[in-house]
Amino acid sequence: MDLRRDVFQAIADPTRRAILLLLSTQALTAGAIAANFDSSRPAVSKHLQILTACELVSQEQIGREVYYHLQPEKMKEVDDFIEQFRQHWEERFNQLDKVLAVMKRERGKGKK
Amino acid sequence: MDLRRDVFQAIADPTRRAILLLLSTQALTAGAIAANFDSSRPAVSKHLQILTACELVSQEQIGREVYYHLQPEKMKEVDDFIEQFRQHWEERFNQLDKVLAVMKRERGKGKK
DNA sequence: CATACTCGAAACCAAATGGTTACACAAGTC
DNA sequence: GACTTGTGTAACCATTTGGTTTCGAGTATG
Repeated sequence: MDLRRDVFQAIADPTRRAILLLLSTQALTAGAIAANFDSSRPAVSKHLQILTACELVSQEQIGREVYYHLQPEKMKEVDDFIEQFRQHWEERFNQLDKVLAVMKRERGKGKK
Repeated sequence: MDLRRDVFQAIADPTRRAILLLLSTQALTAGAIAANFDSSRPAVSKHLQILTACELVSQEQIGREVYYHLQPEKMKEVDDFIEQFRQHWEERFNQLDKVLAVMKRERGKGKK
């Protein structure tokens, strides 16, 4: 595995997104996480490796168990990206508002 | 090509993210987009195909040219996902604020 | 009509991805 | 010390991905 530490690549996989959501409420061990999925434990372990590599998740060893913690701050990288588009879709909303306002006026005229 | 219409998959590729940013200011033809990248035109064409399939981009044929338009609303799907984490990182900020506030108080006491 | 241009589609290829089974290793438990 | 348990790692495999070159279809332009 290449261990590409790219957040966008990391969240591209639906299983990894599910893991992140799982960890958003509580830290869990690798085994506990794997129990929530159909795929084998090593498969989940690999996903955790990828998530750890890109720092979306951190490890904490307690005895022989390894707890995985979510690092939500890292998600800001994605947020920064879509932020560049948020204004655009808000603009469109505003344009739609204008159109609706015009339609309303027109309808009002029609009624008269 | 599988034509998977998954927005997360679509923005996983850096070239595709660059294309989306390019189109955020203006609609462009396939050739004009390809001119901005090192890879060949067909490669870019494939990326556009993927972006079109998941509706991040729309096509408009004018004569023999095809203009690609950004559809920023589709990015909301990603926004909805990270929204679930935004509260978490904001929580952490608040906790940090509390810690800093306590430290400030403690320091004030020390001065006395 | 012939020619040039823009572009998508097909065929093909190397590399990356996601999965499995098998194994190794440290930490508790008897 | 022997045994079980929780994990990570290695080796391997099928599929997907991103790229290329080649071809064909449609649209101006002479």
